[in-house]
Amino acid sequence: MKTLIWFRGKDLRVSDHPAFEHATNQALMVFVLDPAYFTPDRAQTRPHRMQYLVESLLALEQRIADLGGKLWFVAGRSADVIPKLAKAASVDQVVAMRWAEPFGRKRDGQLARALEVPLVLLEGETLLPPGSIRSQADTPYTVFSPFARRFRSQFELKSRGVEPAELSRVALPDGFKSVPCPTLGSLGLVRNSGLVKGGEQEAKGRLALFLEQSAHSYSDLRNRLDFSGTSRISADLKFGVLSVRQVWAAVMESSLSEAEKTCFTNELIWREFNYSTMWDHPDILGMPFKRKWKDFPWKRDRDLLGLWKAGLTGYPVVDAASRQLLATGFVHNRARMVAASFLTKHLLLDYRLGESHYLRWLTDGDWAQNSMGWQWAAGCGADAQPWFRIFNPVTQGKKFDPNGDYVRRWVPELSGVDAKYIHSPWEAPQRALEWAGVHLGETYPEPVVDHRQARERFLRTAKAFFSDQPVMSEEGTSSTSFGGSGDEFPATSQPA
DNA sequence: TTTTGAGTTGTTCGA
DNA sequence: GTCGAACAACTCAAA
Repeated sequence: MKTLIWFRGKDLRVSDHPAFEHATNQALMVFVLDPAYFTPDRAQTRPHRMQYLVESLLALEQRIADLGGKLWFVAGRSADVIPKLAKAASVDQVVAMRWAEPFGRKRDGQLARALEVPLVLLEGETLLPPGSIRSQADTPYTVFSPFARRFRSQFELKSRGVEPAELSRVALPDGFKSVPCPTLGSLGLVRNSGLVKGGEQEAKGRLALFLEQSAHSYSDLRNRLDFSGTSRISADLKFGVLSVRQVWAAVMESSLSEAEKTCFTNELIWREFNYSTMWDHPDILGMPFKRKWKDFPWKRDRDLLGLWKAGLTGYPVVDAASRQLLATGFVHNRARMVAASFLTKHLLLDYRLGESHYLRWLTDGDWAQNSMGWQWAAGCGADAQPWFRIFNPVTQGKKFDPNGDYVRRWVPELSGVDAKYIHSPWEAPQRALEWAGVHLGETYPEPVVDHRQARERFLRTAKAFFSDQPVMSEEGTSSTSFGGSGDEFPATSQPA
């Protein structure tokens, strides 16, 4: 049985890649470089993920070569390249890992029809196939906790998957031109050393280090902005450089306490929940999960959005998050929540404005995870709590960055401010600010909104909207109906 | 069908 | 500084 293994950006690994369970070792292995993504112009629009992707592709090419195989890179649109390649190579099947995204499903449907041989889509992105966890009423869960209980009762890790001992080099058929694996230079990118490094060995090292060290106090430290208490494997999971099954297995085989295992695997179950929810409700990538929110009067003030993106809102933790995102492609989970809460609740901006900004800049930017995270923060996501949960950015800072080290790292103009005032510099005595070299309104902004007023405005707006009263907000309403975040969604094949 | 317990991550107020 | 209750009464999922 001759097989074409089609790698495609969410499965950039050799260990526990489902294709190697399925295919003979006489497999032609290909990655298609779609010019819609692999050009300097396009790479500039998402440089962090491109850097990680390029590093992971180079590592994958090397790893396959070390095992005696060959990963070919072919330029073109996969909808054209894959059917032609399958035919020219006379394969009996094309094997790929399934994507759960609606545009991926659409693409795969089209490809399956264009192919003369079967397109075999393999599970592997999630622990259980999305859509397989159901309530007693056979409906998808809409809140996390019952989903997680059901997941734990159903899921049992049966296998850690295969690790091929050797691969064989299968030639590209005549008429196809192989191109080199893209490099940062070929895409016009300069390496950003602040980003998490791509590649299977790097990712495995990251996981191992986490399990040896901070995982032992994960439940305590995971919320701290000023410690590296989290695993940092989000990009590895997004690109499939680590398989979630291997992560689960590594956690379970580790020496962590049962409580810590449960705490960490809960995060993996959140990932399952988000994919599953997207599978059942593909339109959540552009629409609120809770339909009642469809016409919520979010604003689209470009100036406010610009201040938030640049980290100039005057709320130190919020600003630190924005700057960490641009500099490193990563934001601490709690900082993401505070930043998202601020954009939606304090600034009343449409959550999709923040969502698409994060999707552009996050190295781990994944459609389902990002969208569901933003919707949870905005209040329109899969959450049973009522809509009046509003983070206080000062309280959050004091609680989870007590010494202000996170703020000092990312908002250096405040680095001289005493911990007592660093999360609310406008409350500091004038002398303390002068001593720290801070001139509010000059070296660092005054708060762009007053917390108390902004909080009350959101509550008022939400209350009015949900009681079906006409909403009259100060600056006029703009009932937004986005058709999805548009250009952030690739219509074709390759990872963004 | 109705009822009941519970829901990732909160904030504010007042004792 | 710490603690418990109030916030405003929401919905889901299972019994």
